[in-house]
Amino acid sequence: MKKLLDLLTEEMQQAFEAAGYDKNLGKVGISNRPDLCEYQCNGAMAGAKQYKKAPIMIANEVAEKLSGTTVFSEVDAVAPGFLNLKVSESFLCDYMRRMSEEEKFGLEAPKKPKTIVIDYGGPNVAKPLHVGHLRSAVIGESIKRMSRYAGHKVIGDVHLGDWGLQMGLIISELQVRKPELPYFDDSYTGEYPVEAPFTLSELEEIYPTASGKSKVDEEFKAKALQATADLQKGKPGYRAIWKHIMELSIADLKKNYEKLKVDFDLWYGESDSQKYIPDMVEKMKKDGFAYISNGALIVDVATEEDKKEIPPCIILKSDGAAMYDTTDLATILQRTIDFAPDSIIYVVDKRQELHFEQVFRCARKTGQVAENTELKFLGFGTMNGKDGKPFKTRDGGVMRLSSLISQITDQMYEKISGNEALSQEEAKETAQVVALAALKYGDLSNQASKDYIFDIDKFISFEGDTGPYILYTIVRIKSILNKYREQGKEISMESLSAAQNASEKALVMELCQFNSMMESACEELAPHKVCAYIYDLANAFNRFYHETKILSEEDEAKRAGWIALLNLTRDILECCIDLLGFSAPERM
RNA sequence: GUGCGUUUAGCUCAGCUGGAUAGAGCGUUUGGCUACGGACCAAAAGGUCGGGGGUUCGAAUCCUCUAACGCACGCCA
Repeated sequence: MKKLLDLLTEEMQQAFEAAGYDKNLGKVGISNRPDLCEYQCNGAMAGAKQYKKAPIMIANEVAEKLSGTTVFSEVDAVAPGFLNLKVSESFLCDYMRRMSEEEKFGLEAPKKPKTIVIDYGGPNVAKPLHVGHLRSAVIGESIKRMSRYAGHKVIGDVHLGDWGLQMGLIISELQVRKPELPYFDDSYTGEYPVEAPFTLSELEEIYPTASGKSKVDEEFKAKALQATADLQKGKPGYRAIWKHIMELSIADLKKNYEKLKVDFDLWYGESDSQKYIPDMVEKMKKDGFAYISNGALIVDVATEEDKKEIPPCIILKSDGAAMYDTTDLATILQRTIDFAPDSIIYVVDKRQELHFEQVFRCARKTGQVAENTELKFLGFGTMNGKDGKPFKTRDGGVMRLSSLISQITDQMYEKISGNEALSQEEAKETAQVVALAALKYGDLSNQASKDYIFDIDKFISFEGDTGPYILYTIVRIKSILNKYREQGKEISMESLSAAQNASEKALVMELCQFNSMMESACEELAPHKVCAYIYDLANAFNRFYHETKILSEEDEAKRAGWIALLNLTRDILECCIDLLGFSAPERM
């Protein structure tokens, strides 16, 4: 259905036209002076020059044409030429009713649904998830849900880091520790063991050790590079080790992402694009795009308009191994073949922007992607500690995501266990739900592209612009609705009625903005707009709630109307938090 | 060095694509509790929107210069 602002604008445009002015001047916006009006139109001032007339005169003429309107309850022309508007309660109520009947509260489906691949998560196998993986998962998941809600076909791909040097490092370190294993015996021809020769926790220790060693030990690094190349060429023993690593890691990753309510449609990785690489490289050479420079095979992607120097894409290193440029290109090709997407969105640390700029250019230049496929880089900023520097543990190490989550959950449990109505078990479950909301809301309420300060105490607070505050508001509404049902009454949306006081009207206006907010949030891939909206909505509700005795209202129709209003508010809040990737408990 | 980003209240952040007196939260001060859940509500104090110049009826928002900070810049990912 049409957005409320568009309907108001249409009404205003007719008035401009009737008064003999350009109808495009009749754009209505939300008031920035709520003390004066609810909506405003500034077209009279914009038109003053064009018509060589004082803006207030134009405004007066337009206001006059609106004298019989049923849309506005008040139209004031004010110096120097503002048109101050109030919308009529009955018009607003009618809009709200229709909205409550529509499937997505009046959000229109796209004219042409798109197929969108979202690349997010990006964990490396053999490495535990750490806080650096949080934003990609949280933001990506939300954007996936929003885009799907908006009516597109969306495919979320975790895009594992499972093919680069880190695999070679692990293999080499393993060889140092357990050289007797059959994987390292080139003459071995039997079946490799089914059981992995290491546990997950060993694996998680092997990688950092090897990584550290490679920085000081040239010889070891050379071995790791060689192992990487051998793995990529398909050496059987190494492939067998790689399979062990994959099985252990993926099972663990799935468990961890599940805790975060992050769910991928595809568990593809860099290795899955491998089969496309040889032909892709050949074609790049044959078409004359790829050539040897300093021993490496590269494709130039710089153009004459560039202000800065753009380095070329390195397709194959001097030793013949693939780089992340290569796998990312092959992955684009793979996605093009598999899904023919209209759009591929990368939710990745913004420090990788140049890399993706190169890859996108190269993909276009060498034809790995259809011309009408949009390649979009959605870079997010760094999570910093209270000191403004990248978030670290107390001893300066990288914090594991699982420790971060359990830390927040524990703190939340401390708070919640004070509520005696909850059993210990319910308190524990509730703490998990609320902690996740605190964490995700704390992240998503900031603009994705900016760095932000990760402040646990702020995020888990029940006051202010936080996840728990939103949940608390929802729980409170649920509690009232339950009591109403306990009185043997049914909730009927038919009962929705025109607002009778200022705080109720403010709440209704906030509700009616849902579709327009959601449309722009989805278009701009901006979860923080959804956060800002539900915070405003929760505030509007709490103000209304505070000055309205709902259940003790004696007028049956009034009470039923308010209950319906609460029900709609609850539905919209829950819809929004679901798109953000968390949920509300029944009690807290 | 080059390019990109950031700079708004003591702190953390918004600011709907140019509108009136720049908004929230936290913190500070004050008022309101027999709870339809007070984990709330109401109010006060707090700003030369980094700085200069320009565009126009009108700029936090657009252009330009400048400063500070952050990030990236060919064989790791």
